[in-house]
Amino acid sequence: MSQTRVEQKERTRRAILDAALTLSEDSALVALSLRQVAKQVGIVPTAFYRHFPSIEDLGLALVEESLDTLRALLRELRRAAGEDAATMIDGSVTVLVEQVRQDHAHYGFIARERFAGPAAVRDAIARGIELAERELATDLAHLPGTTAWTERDLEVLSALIVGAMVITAERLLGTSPGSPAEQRVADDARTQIRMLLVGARNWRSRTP
Amino acid sequence: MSQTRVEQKERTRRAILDAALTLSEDSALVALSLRQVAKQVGIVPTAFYRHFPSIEDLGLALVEESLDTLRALLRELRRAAGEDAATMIDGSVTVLVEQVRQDHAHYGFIARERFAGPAAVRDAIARGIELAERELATDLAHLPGTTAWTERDLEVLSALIVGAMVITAERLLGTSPGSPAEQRVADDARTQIRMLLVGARNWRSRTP
DNA sequence: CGTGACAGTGCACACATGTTCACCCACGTA
DNA sequence: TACGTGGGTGAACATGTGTGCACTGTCACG
Repeated sequence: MSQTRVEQKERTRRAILDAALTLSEDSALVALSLRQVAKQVGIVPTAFYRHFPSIEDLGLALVEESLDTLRALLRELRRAAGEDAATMIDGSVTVLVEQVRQDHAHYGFIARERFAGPAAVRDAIARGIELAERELATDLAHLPGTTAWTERDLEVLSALIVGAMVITAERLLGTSPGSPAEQRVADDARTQIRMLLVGARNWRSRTP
Repeated sequence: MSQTRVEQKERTRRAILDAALTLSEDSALVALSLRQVAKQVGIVPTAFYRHFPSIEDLGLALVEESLDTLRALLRELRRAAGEDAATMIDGSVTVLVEQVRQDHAHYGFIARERFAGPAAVRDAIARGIELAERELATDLAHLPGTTAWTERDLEVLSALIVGAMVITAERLLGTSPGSPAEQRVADDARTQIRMLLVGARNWRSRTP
């Protein structure tokens, strides 16, 4: 039990992160005061500094955490992927829906801070999305039927798909988990991806 | 010259709106203080109340204004539209780029407040986007080649296209007007829309 | 057993904020 | 020319904010 001390610190840190997530649920990070968070956690304001230098760093930590979750989602996506593009991307919608459902607060936080947050936070989110696009592009390149594609066209298609995913996630955030509305958004997303795939299959890159 | 009094009031109102737009450029509306705005405009804090009941109402007015601009964009889009879907949507990307370029601050504001803003503001933006989707859907229904389409599929396609437009606008906000980056985003958007159209042309709705 | 590290406390300060109120004084009207 | 409407003023308030400082108690290690 020589871990008790550091365990306790980690527990408070988690409590701070969770409190920030809860409190910023219907507002923005920038409107979050250090004192509110401290009160919610049950510590005195100054104790906050034992864990984070400022609210902005709190936000950054929160984003890193969210992006790890997102990264996990994408790994899960790739693990469940087969050779068939249709079932691969189709199934990934299911994964997305599940992830957003169970980490509602995290994804809500990302959506909110994507443009309204501090510069560091915005950059971190943008990098995460770009990374997803690049990874998808390389995955698409390995699929049959894309051999004649320009590299640029592959990137553009990836951006289109990831963009549709982002918008789907944002739509999901407006629905309550398990509701018919959620189901409808998911179905629509699947239809959209299928439309995209039909377009991709019939696409011929112009020779650059 | 019997208009001077009301003219002056309108001028101050504009100054307040512009100041709010400028000040919230790298932050969020919720982080905007009435006193900051007043100082920027050059009036005393209490004079603010002569024009708006609260900062939230200021934000709402700002969104209405932005949505009017957006509405104008869409009207322009439809005016320039021919029978050919390709040139219609292709050209609309050009219009979008121009609009975002010249009203950078307004669209930045919309992007920021879309999820981070007060509930009333968020709703107003969401309604604007939904309206755009519905209008596009009815326009698409009038185009040749979509006669066999389900109404639902038309809506889903519209949402996909408008979504791509939203994401394109967001990307444009990250580029400086007239830069090569802006050009690249615009080109990519056009490629994306073309891919979407290829998909749409080869799409057959399942009979419901 | 003793001791140092350190998460958490309590107080203090200097500001910034929203909102109120009574007060101007210039403009448009009568 | 006289008057009242109304945009703008300035002081005042209660409250909330970030942050510095000296402190305390307890856990883990030499």
